[in-house]
Amino acid sequence: MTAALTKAQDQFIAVWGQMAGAWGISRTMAEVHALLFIVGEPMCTDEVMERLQISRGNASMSLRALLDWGIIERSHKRGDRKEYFSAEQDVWALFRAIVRERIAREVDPLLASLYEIRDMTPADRTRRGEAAEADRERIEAHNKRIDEMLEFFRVLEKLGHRFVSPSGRGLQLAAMLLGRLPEGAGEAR
Amino acid sequence: MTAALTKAQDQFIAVWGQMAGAWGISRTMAEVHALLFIVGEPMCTDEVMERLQISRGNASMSLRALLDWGIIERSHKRGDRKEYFSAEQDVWALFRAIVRERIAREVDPLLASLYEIRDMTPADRTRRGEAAEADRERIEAHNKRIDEMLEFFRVLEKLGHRFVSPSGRGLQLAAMLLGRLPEGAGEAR
DNA sequence: GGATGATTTCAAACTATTCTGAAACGACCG
DNA sequence: CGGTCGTTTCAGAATAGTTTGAAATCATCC
Repeated sequence: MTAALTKAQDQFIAVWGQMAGAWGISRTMAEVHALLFIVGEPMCTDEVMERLQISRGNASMSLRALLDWGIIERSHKRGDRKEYFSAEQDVWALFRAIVRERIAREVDPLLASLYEIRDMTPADRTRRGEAAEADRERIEAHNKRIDEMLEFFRVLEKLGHRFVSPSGRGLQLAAMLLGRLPEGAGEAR
Repeated sequence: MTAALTKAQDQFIAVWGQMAGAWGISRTMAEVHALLFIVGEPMCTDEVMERLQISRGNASMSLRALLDWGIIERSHKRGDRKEYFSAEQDVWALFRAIVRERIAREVDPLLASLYEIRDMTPADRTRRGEAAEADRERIEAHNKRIDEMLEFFRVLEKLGHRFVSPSGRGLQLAAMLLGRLPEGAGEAR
């Protein structure tokens, strides 16, 4: 193992750790993932502990969480009782897994809550008078805001599902498409 | 103000606060934004403090941070020295601002770091022997991983910029497009 | 310029999250 | 089975992040 390679790996692990917040996972979890990804071959718990200088408990929990996210997998070596872990090496597959999880953990519950909130303020068409009129306007404005938010997240969810979908090439395709579109395309409206 | 409306607003604020982690901001900051968004008209610091039961310092810092993110703006009322704040009401514009900031704060620095890391491991073509050969292979595999990561984030950045771009309709357009594409499209490859 | 009122700052208090390490558990072997 | 090796759990410790509140600063008015 060359020194330069080790240094580059450490750097990568540090950088990936910084990004932890962005994917909504803890720093260590991100570092463990970074390590498995950049090393590219299966490692056991002890090797991970050793390299990242973390406790056994922490390593175990982080590995477990990464398994739950579906971005690392278990494997075994013949004649060795230890479990080995390795990271998904296809970057697009990795991010598909992340998107899948984040939709399930964040977007879906948010959508459910927004629908509930929308149902809390039905437009009351029976009351009369100026005060009632003012209330009604406020409620309608409120409902419009909630509806627009709902619409946005519905689109986001749809987009996400497509990206994640079996064929799994949706957004990859879209990205390529967009990448080639001239800057002003779609302007006409 | 009807009771149902107030309850719906509070619920929205709570839900939005939960999402704070997802956008990479603090809970209170998200709540302040939610309040301004859902109320839909300018509020002053004291009104925000009162409604969310937070301290003056906290309100001030959160409002400032939201200004930095470009998702709320200052305004004034005639004959009133206080500053008032109001949230962007266009949901797509809101998320464009969020994407713009997150690219600048997260993706751009990450790309810079990845380029640096890439340069740490030039393939050494001078050394001879079996050991040198093994090192070279390892380094090449490593470089391939970094390159793929780089490529992914370059695409992501490009996509983000398009979404954020002046016309600002890029991803909105893409989403509509994708929304209409039949499930299996793009399969051939 | 001084008084008034609004805003910002920041050290200390508080809260939430993450990590550790040792004990409990589980699986495999002979 | 009992022993050994490996994994998981979880209460408490450590750390990181957030909030407060009061003092400092800034802006405006008279």
